[in-house]
Amino acid sequence: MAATIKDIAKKTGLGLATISSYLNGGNVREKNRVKIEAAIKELHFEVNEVARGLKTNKTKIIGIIIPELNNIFCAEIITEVEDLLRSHGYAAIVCDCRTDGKREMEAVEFLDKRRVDGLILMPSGNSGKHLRAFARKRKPVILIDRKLRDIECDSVLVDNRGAVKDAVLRLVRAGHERIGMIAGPEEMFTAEERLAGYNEAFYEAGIVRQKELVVRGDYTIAGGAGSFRALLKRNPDMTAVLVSNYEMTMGAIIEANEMDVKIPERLSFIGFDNLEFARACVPRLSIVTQPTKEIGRRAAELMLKRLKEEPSGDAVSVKLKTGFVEGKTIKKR
Amino acid sequence: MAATIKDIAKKTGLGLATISSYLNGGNVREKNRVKIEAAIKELHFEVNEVARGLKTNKTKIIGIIIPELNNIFCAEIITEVEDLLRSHGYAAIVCDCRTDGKREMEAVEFLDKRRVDGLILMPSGNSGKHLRAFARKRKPVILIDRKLRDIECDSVLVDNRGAVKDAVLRLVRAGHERIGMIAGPEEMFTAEERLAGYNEAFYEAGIVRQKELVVRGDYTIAGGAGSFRALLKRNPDMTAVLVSNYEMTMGAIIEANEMDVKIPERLSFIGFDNLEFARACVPRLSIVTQPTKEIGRRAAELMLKRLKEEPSGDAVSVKLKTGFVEGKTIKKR
DNA sequence: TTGTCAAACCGAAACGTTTCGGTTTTGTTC
DNA sequence: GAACAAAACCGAAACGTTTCGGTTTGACAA
Repeated sequence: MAATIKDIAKKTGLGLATISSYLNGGNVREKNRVKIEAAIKELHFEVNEVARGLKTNKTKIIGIIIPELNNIFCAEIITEVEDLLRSHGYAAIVCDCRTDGKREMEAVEFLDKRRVDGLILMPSGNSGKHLRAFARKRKPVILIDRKLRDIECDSVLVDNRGAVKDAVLRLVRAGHERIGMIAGPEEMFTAEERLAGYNEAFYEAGIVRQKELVVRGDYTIAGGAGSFRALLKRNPDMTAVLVSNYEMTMGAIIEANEMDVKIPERLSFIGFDNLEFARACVPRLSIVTQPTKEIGRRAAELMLKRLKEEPSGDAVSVKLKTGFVEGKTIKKR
Repeated sequence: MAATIKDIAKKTGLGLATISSYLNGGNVREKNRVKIEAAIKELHFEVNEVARGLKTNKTKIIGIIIPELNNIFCAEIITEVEDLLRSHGYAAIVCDCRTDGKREMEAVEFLDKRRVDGLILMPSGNSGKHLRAFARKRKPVILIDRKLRDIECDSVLVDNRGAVKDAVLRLVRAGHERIGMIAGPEEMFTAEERLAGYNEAFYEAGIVRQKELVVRGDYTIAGGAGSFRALLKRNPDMTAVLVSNYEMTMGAIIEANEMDVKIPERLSFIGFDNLEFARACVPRLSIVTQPTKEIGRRAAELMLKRLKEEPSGDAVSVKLKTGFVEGKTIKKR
């Protein structure tokens, strides 16, 4: 049905190799160029990237695996990655694995069979066993936001520990001591880092840390709401709280509204991530922000760099700074 | 490097066709099955989907083109689509075209060259010229959320007109007459539908419609904020407002906070789309909701159906009902 | 044991490119 | 216009599958 390079060759009277050369930016005599272009237009020819992929052993497709597409943090990153990749001729196959290790493993296999040229991955778990087979082919793997225990690969991370430490110290400086934290799931890289930041802040401020001030949520809206309620019930004397991702921030705000907990009069509050949401709250939320665009850009750039160079030995790790946007939810006491 | 079907054939002493048959679910003698499976495991064989795609002329890849990945409405739909497609063995290449007609055109070409088996598209403009070449190959194209003027294809839509009409009538029943609307961009299918619903409601209620009560935003947060301010300035006597998408709803709320406009005391308010956001506001927003999951599911199902049947003549159009979630932002007067 | 028939098996050819090694053409210099 | 180098051109082979049409095998009945 669709025209092939052979049809173009026949139509123009030129050889296969010449057409191929033209298509790949090689030099061709002016009159032949004209002929080829005319034939291409007439026959509606378009390179078959599948055939090309088979021959060159390069699909120009990058696999992207994320825990939840339906999550602004991820979506913002992916948007940037996809844009950059495509502007360099790479397609992105996106696999949402619902924060599920098994699905993630399947996604890796799925993409491997399709012979993607590289993998960008925001892992759900913290083991990298499922990446072994892929990495063995010396194709680039780039981790976003989280590190993996048992495999060495490039990564683009954020200074979560420093971010939370800084945020907690702000609360301390505002006179708070009973500062609660809604942390993320155990074993999760970013969650542990953020919790470590919280602990470091206490240490640095010389305040004795109390275990009951930390509760673990599951990074969901419902989880944030539940954790908020539990935390407040367990610590009626708590004066400030830090919530460690966007979904839980939203959940906590919803719950605070429902429980009629006045922020910041009754409770100072620091949330995470979504600037727009923070601005839409009354009063405006103080939040820790992450440079999503930059994460995406750096990941894509790193991938493109890896794709053009020889597979090399050692892994690169980029670590980006977070931001803090002052709202009106921290009250001096 | 990687093992091929030939290696398996050699290792097992069987023929190419037998291995291929096995891989595609054909029957094979028990002892051969065992041999093949052993060889596959030993050589780490995995089907090369690229080669398969070339031979079968089917890539098992679906192209998805959307105006903004970084937009919950889109992201929720895509999540569902991707999930369903992948569970049927189809990969999804996602192209975000930033609500830009030119980028959209390029994306179609890009995907066409890659020989995707079908296209799911939420169009930015309302012409379908750029789809002609693709559709001519009798490959399925499914439109989401918006229709196209000059091309006939399957679509999954939402009853936007009815949704807005219903919402406005709620305000009327609560005693409002000076009801403003922040509509979407001109020429945009959903925007026009929603505006039509607004007009219909006035007609049905027998209220004379006043032009200055409608202002057009651009479906962004900033646009929502600006439009809200402009609308309120132009109509100091307005008692209720309907904002016609999520981003603008958020923008309007931000602006209302900034301007210290009390909702619903000073102004009744109906927003759009994001239920979680609505719940996080004080007081809870009343909103029109769209069945994103179902949109995604229906689109994917329709695609899968089209992929397995013979290309047929007439287009199917699914139209889904919206919802309304009561909050506390409509005040009786 | 032989005959029969379906099930299982087989290899060559094809899908649409790129690439290799070699041939022809072109333009330049004397 | 002969000699030469460089540029342009050429077709066959290969990438890893599936499929076609034909051959072999095995189970069972006679």
